[in-house]
Amino acid sequence: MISTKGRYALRVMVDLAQQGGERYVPLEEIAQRQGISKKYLEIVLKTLVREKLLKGLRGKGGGYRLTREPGQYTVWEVLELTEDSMAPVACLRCGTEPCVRADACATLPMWKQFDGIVREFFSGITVEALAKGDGGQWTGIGS
Amino acid sequence: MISTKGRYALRVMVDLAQQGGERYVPLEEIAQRQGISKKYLEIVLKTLVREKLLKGLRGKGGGYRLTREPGQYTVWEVLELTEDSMAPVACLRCGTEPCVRADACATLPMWKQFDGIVREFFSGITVEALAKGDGGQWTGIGS
DNA sequence: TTTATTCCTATTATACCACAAGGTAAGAGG
DNA sequence: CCTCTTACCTTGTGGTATAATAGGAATAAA
Repeated sequence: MISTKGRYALRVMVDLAQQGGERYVPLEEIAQRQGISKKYLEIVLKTLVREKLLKGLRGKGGGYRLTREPGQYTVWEVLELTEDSMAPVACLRCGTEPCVRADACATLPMWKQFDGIVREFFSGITVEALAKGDGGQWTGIGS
Repeated sequence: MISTKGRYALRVMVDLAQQGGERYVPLEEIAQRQGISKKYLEIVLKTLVREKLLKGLRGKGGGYRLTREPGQYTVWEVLELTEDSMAPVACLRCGTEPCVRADACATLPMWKQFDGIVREFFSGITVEALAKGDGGQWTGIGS
């Protein structure tokens, strides 16, 4: 299950996309508009800044803004950076030493295929599409 | 992410399918073959018995066996019963009161579509297919 | 009646989730 | 220079889920 971290991150990205993208939007404003705890959002946004998806500016008139055009962010990218792991099963997490029964495992090919489908799905949706209300229009791999 | 509960359950189902399905297979044997803690498997199997996916028989010569043909179980069914929730996000869990910002939520349609894809994927694979090594042969919705 | 096995009721250790508190650094305006 | 505003940093906290373990009771076959 996708945790609030990834979901909140996505909502913030969409929020910022809808705000136009020129000005720096303070956290306070985002938190209020989205109805999310300000203190918790802080943690989420820290990650997005570290990963260069957002630019943060301190001081009066500061806040956060996108570093690219909304169409240049895929949902997959946002989720992968904020979620601890997007792997469907523990043995596919990157950094895990390969399972000793990998060869004999009857379920591993299924998990691998599933992993690919998830990646394809979320890679096919951009923040811009969500901001414009085009979420849920994915028509399949190769479309 | 799918927890060990669902994964172990699936591996047990496949194991039993591969054993033929006539005799009662003791937990000890399954646990050893699969390399999973016996005591923990017990908990997992309790669910499968309660949900009638397996039949348990106590006493000497007892153990577990499938209640149907392996081709009659879908992976989705097994995962849904053993995993707490297969919903990708909290607001889609069954039993959750609808989110107040559901109408305004830019991401909800995407989550709903994803949920459907996951369901289709795992519903299209049977325990029999996994047991025969046909996991990972899913060719898309409508195939 | 003995033995093998499932079934039942706890308890534990660990980790993660969602969030809160309080302070520090940096940038803008007076 | 002073102050205000804002992002950034460190730490703590209650709750819940995970992945087990422990010890026994019920049941069925030999």
